[in-house]
Amino acid sequence: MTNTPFPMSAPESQSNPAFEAAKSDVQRKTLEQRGQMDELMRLRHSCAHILATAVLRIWPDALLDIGPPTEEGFYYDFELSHRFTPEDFPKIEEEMRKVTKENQVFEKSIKTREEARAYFESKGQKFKVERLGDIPEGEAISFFQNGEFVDLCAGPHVMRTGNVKPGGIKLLKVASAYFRGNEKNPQLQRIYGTAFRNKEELDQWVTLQEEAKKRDHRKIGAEMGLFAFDSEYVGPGLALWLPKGGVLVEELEKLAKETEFQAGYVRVRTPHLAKEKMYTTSGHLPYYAESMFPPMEMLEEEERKMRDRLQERRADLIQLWDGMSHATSANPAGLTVEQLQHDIAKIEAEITFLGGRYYLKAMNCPHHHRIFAAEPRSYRDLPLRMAEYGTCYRYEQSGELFGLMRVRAMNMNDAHLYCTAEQFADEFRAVNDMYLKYFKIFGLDRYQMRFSTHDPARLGQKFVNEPELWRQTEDMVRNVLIESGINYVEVPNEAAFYGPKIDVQVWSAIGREFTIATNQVDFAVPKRFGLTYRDRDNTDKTPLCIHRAPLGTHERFIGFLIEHYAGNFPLWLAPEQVRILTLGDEEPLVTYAKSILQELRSQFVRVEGDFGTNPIKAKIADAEKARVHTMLVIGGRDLEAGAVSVRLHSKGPQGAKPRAEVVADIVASIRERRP
RNA sequence: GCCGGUGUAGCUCAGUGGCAGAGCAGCUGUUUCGUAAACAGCAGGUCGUCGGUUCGAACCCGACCACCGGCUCCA
Repeated sequence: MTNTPFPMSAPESQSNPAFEAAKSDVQRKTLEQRGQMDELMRLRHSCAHILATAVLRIWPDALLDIGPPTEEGFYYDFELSHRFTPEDFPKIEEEMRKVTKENQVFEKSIKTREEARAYFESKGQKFKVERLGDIPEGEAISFFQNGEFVDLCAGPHVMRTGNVKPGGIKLLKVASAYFRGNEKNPQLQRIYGTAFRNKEELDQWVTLQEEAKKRDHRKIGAEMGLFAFDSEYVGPGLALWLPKGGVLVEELEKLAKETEFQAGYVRVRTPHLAKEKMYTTSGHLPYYAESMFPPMEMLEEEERKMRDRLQERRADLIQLWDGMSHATSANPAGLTVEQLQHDIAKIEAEITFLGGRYYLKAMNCPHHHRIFAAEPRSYRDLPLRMAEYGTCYRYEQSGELFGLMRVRAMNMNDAHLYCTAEQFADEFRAVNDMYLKYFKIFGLDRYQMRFSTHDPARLGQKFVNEPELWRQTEDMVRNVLIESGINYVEVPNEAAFYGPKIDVQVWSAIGREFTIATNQVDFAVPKRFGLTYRDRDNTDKTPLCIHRAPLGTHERFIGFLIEHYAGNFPLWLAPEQVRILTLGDEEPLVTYAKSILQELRSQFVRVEGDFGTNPIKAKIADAEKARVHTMLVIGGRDLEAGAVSVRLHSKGPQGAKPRAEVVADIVASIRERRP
């Protein structure tokens, strides 16, 4: 590999507020960073204190955790035997308004660590005592007090509680959150609220939220008949694509197949399950087993007992082996290392012979690796770009399921690019260009790439011990990102164990953030499968593998698109592209309308006709509700002129145009995938 | 998985211990019309499931299931 010089300085990450907020609990902001909190954030931060003040007045034994501002507003976490419900909100809000009217000063003070600890211990505020430990030695321990309420807090705040306008505050919901976000810690009750400078701005925001709710993909999906869930017969998290949603799936797949064909990909097809050995070899078992559906057991009773005995024996031998890894002498059982290895291999062969366990695949890579292994490979075959719309199954925890965005069966726009180290940068750049192409087609301007890198201190533990490959691939990835001017942040220590990765985050129109695509470098798993190609020098080498899924999964991507477009898809994607509406059902009008329908359909336009007796107003209302992209209204005037009257969904009538012109325009718009 | 909430017709919802309801959608008629809803009739439900309390349960209690809001995890 040629060692091109790379910029040494870390790129300036273009920060995103949502992302920063999400990290805030993990990475402490410096005092300086906090000082830069803007006016609205300061206001919300103070509101969190006012909320805690009010809660303590009503429930004096509430234990406090933290109360930061967020992009949406603020929250405060409490531990309390009373369960908060929305019915408590008016009472709490009333008390908060009182606090603002008391116009208390937010007073800052500095305490020593011992004073602070003594103070919170005297109050029994155990979470606060723990939080004290987060503050690095040498950093000032500051407190803010308003009225009777004292909190460990770096600030900053507004000057007085009176700066918060009572009409600008609203409590939103009560939820739960683990202390420090760790599920092993106690669960606290979190009260979410929001605050604005005044009532008008708050009302505006509330209206916006109501609008956003209408864009929820679950709601629009049901309205438009795109998909359904049947948790009773099919199962939770298993989406059924209805005919209209099936159109979206087909169109996306067509787009991806065309794009990938032009980029030199080949397509493969693999089964939805594989034997246990696949996942012990790939390394996904046992670490990933919790996310996989439980295995299908194919053994008879007796065989299963035998397999269990063999597995026990194997575990014992492996334990012996581990115990003697540093010793040259024989173990207590009197076996040498060679004997042990031999015995283990023999048992594994017997277990494999028994077979018996199949797993639904949670990822496509192992199958693709076996396709790579199915034929001898030469360096001349590389790069080999193997694509598949593979269906994967992941047993997501029940609480994680969320409409189409989080499901248990998913179709991935997957591909694995096998290449040499020399080819890596070009391949990676091409993948990157593909992302940008898609962003353009879908008019995505709000996105961010998360570039996850390794921590050199944890090589051999969390990350495979290939320091040179890590360095090279990370440098190349970083370089491509900088060159392309893409909006990205670098996240240290979050790479996969087998290589650095990029996740593409997007924000749907209603502000939900999703990881839609992923792009991972893998220089470990091909080795585990013993994949090699014959190089120029006649030696066998292990290929690098790039795992990429620019459209992520159909499920999540379409869920995202529904919210992105609010169901108003561009013509090429629209499930029903054109509907022809006649004024009445009389001849020769209907014959004329049918001939237009036939012409469009012969050009593969998804067109329907509404030739019944309903009044035209009613037909239009139906079509608008169904979000039909283009309506062609046909009356006597159009028939005489050989014209059609065009109406576009949510854009209204566009006037009468010659039939041939309209047909040609529709066909061209679809072919060009106009936005 | 954890915490909290919810579950009544295809959809949106009313019904808080005494006969299961409305609007929209659907079906059948009538209506023949120029850009967001013509009229009438009909049909539609084991009130999430199972158990308990009660003379009597959609309603009260319990368990389970599913969904919703979060946490954790993630494409």
